[in-house]
Amino acid sequence: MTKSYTEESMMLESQNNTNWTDECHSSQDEHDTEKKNGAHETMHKDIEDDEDALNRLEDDEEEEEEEEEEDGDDTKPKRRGPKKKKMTKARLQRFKLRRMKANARERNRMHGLNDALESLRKVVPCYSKTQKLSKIETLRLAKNYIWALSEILRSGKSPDLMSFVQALCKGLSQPTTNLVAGCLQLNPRTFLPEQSQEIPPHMQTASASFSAHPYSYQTPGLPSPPYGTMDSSHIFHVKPHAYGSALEPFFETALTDCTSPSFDGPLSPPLSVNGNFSFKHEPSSEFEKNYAFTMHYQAAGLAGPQTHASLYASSTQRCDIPMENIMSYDGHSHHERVMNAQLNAIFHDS
DNA sequence: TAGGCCATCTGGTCCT
DNA sequence: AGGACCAGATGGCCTA
Repeated sequence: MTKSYTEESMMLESQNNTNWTDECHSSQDEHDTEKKNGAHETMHKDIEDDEDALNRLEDDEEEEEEEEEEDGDDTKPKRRGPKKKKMTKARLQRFKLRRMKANARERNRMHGLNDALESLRKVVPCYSKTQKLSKIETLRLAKNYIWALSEILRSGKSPDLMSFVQALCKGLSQPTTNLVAGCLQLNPRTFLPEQSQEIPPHMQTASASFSAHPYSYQTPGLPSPPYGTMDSSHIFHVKPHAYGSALEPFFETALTDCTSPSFDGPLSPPLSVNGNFSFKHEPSSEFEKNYAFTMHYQAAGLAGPQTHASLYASSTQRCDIPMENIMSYDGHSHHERVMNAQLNAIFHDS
C-alpha cells in the first residue's frame, strides 16, 4: 500500500470516524448478541448489510467517475514529478469500498479462525459451553495434550496419572486449571492419602483410572451430576497442582520450568509428518533422550497414596476447587468419545 | 480501577 | 490488482 493510501486513510478516519466507529460498534454488538443466541443469523444480516452498502458505493462511484471528468481544475499551477493523484470523491469512495471489502474479508477470516478454535475446544480434554477456555489456554492445552498422548503412544507405556496431568496442565493458568478440574468434577483433595486409601491400588494407575467407573474418584462431599460427567478423557485434566511439583514424573521434562507461563520449550510431539505420527522407540537424538520417558509409575515408588501425598504436602499453592463454582461439563462430541475409546485401548494394552 | 480477553479496523507484506 | 495473512491499535466487556 502506498503512502497516498495512508494519507487517504487518515483523511477518511477524520472525516468518517463516527460512521466507521458506529459500524464497528453495531457489528460488535450484533456479534455479542449472536454469541448469546448461538445463531449466525445476525452475522449473515451483517454481511448482507455490508453487501448492500458496497453496492450503493459502487453505484455512487460510477456517478462520481463522471463528475470527476468534469471537475478538471486548470487554475492551479502544474507540478513536476510524478503526478500525485487527487483525492477526489470517487477515489475516496473507491478506497472506502476497498476497505469495506477488506474488513468484511478480515471479519470472515477471523470468524473462521474462531470456528476452528471452537472445534479445537471441543476435542481438548476440557470443554464447557458455559465457561470457554480462552484462545491462548485452548492452544496451550491442546499442545500439551498432543504432546502427552504422543509420548504415550511412543513409549507404549502407561503414564503415572499425576505426571500425565501435570504435563497436560503445564503452563496453564490457575483459573484454567480449576476449570479443567471442574470439568472433571474432581477435587484435587481426592488424591490426598485419606481419600486415596479408599482407592484400590490398581485404581491408582492411569490405566486403571481409565477403566474405572467415572465416579470412582469422587470425594464423598462432592456434588453429583449435573456438575459433570467423567469419561476417560477427563481424567487427563485433573490438575491438583501443575507447577513445580517435587514429583518425579512420567513426563519428567514436561514439568521443568512450569512456573513460567510463557514457557514454550521443546514440548512438541516426537514427530509429525504430513499428519502422521511416527514414533521411535529408541531416542535417536539428544532431544529425544531428554524428552523420553524416564521412568514408570511403579519403578520409582511414585505411584500410590504416598506419591500423591507428597505432591500435595509440598504444594504451597494448593488447588482447592470450590465445587459450587465448578462449571458443568457439557458433553463431548462423538469424535471425542471415539478418541476416548481409543485411549482406553491404549492404556489397557500397555 | 486495572488487567485480561475479545472483536474489529487498519496498513503492510506476500502471493497468485 | 486483489486476496490472504499478519500484527498493531483501539475500544468494549467482564472480573477480581
